[in-house]
Amino acid sequence: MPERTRLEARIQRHYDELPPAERRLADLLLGFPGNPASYSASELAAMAGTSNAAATRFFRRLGYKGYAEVRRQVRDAQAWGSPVYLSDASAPPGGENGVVAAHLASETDNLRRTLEGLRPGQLEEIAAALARARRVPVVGFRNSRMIAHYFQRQLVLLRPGTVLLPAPGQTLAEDLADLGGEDVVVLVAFRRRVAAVGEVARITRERGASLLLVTDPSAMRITRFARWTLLCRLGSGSLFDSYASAMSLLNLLCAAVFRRMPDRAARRMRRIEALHEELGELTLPDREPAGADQNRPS
Amino acid sequence: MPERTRLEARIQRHYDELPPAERRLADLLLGFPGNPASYSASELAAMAGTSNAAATRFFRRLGYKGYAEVRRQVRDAQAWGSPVYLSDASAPPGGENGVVAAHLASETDNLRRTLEGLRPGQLEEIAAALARARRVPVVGFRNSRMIAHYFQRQLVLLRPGTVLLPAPGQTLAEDLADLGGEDVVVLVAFRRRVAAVGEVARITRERGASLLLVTDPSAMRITRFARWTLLCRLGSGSLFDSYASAMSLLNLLCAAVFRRMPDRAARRMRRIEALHEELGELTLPDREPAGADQNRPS
DNA sequence: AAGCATGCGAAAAACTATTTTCATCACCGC
DNA sequence: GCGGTGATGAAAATAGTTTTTCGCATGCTT
Repeated sequence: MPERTRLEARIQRHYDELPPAERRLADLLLGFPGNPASYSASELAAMAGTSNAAATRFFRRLGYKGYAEVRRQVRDAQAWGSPVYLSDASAPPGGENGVVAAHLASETDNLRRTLEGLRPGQLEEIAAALARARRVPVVGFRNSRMIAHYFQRQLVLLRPGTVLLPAPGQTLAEDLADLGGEDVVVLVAFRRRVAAVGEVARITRERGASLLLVTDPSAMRITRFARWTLLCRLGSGSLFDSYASAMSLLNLLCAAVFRRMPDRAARRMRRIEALHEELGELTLPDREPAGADQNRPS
Repeated sequence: MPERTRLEARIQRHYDELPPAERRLADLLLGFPGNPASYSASELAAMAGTSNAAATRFFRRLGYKGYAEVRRQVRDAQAWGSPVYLSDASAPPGGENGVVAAHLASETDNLRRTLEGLRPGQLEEIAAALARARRVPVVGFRNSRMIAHYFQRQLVLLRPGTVLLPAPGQTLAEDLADLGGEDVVVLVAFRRRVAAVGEVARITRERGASLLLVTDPSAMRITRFARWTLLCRLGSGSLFDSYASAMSLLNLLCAAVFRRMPDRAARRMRRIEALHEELGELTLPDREPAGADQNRPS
């Protein structure tokens, strides 16, 4: 609840008493696409077709001490998202409620930024490659393994030939040995990466397979090896990273893959469903970590 | 083609050659909450704990002519990103943009409803119980197992005595046999539940342990057995459920548990960290599905 | 140890942005 | 017409930011 931008409220309150030049500034700001705080007062004035002197008068009239104050307010209001807020001693207003609200704001911000960071068409391009590929190994270590696991489980519903690596108790070598140009490797590599991550990336490249890297902005070197990179914002302000945005993004990617091959995928899902019923869902069907059956459907 | 945020890419490309002070700036910017363009170079430098001179050198090294160019690029890049979401006028429903925007809206809604559905004090109450409990088995099947796994991994950083069940390749009986009144069972049970879920709930109650049920609104019967129920909204409008809100909620719960026992937990995390270093993060430390060592830290 | 290379930030210098001043202009009531 | 009122932008004055300079510190090599 980022409490409607105070700037807009002030503009509306004073709108009637504004002279023409300043009213142009008001109109500009009311419908501003993006973040005014990243423009200088003079630039805004120029965009509104007036002089910088008018800008000063305008902001002064709205009750600000100067443009600096406007900028502070605007950026603080919109970055309600995720500064060091929870762990910081800045005493969240209502105790637990404040914590929850801050968390919600931060997560929403993560989500928005993650999804907005997508290049138009990027998801479709990746989805096409995933649909077309011969095999799709999904690799992940530590926390990333869980995300990788989720993705692999959904993907395997849509198409055969995807496995989760490293296979339980195994090392990677065996499984990476016969990668080829028609394969797409999905590497989930969030913060606190192990050395093996770099190796996987390098080997994938060497074998001529395409690499889809799912990571956070702290990834540096390995992005060099990737054909596509999906960046997820994990910042949670709290102790642990939050993988909500990663889950969300991969969910979206799965849906895109489905759209690429609706018939084949739907047939496959029906077959899996039938098998499910045949085996009975009554037993204890979840032994996946035991290993052998990575291809087992949902 | 609005190339991906060029700033982050440049940072990643040069990251290796950066001296410490500039690296702090790099780290700051890579995880930056909000819009760097609305801060001055000096402010960024201060946030990174370095001098403005370092900031100039930093941006210069990345290949910019000066901070002005950085600001221009960043704000232009995000002016391209934002409308994906804001201007549905330009992008009719058909396009990929509409899909992404709809997804974002739906996820945000899930998140909000999930977090707002918390009773005030509920999280704290649960966190207290989790901090106090003798043992905390975390149970999950199928997709829920991944969420359970995430939670168990974070929780085990804070306190000993938590395991993920069913243990790989095992059945549950052995592990549930000696539950007692001082134990808290966390049961993650999202849609498409297996029969075993009900059994676990029943047995937990019979043995006198408390049950924390993490589920979605489709759960009905088993909530009877639960001492606490956390409801996550999974609706995604797409083919698959989205577990983003579940991840988010459990992240919040972990933070709450930490607040209940900050000293013990911090000590434990330090010990784990030390062990980490001692073992070297270089090897391939992620064999968790092999089983034996569910208590292994982060 | 001495020499060299490099990183660092305080402070000066160069530069840019904001605010103030001021001369001009348009409008209004009389 | 005529003084009053208020708006306007060019340009000067001021404030603030960025860049350069420079001396010191650190670590590595010889």
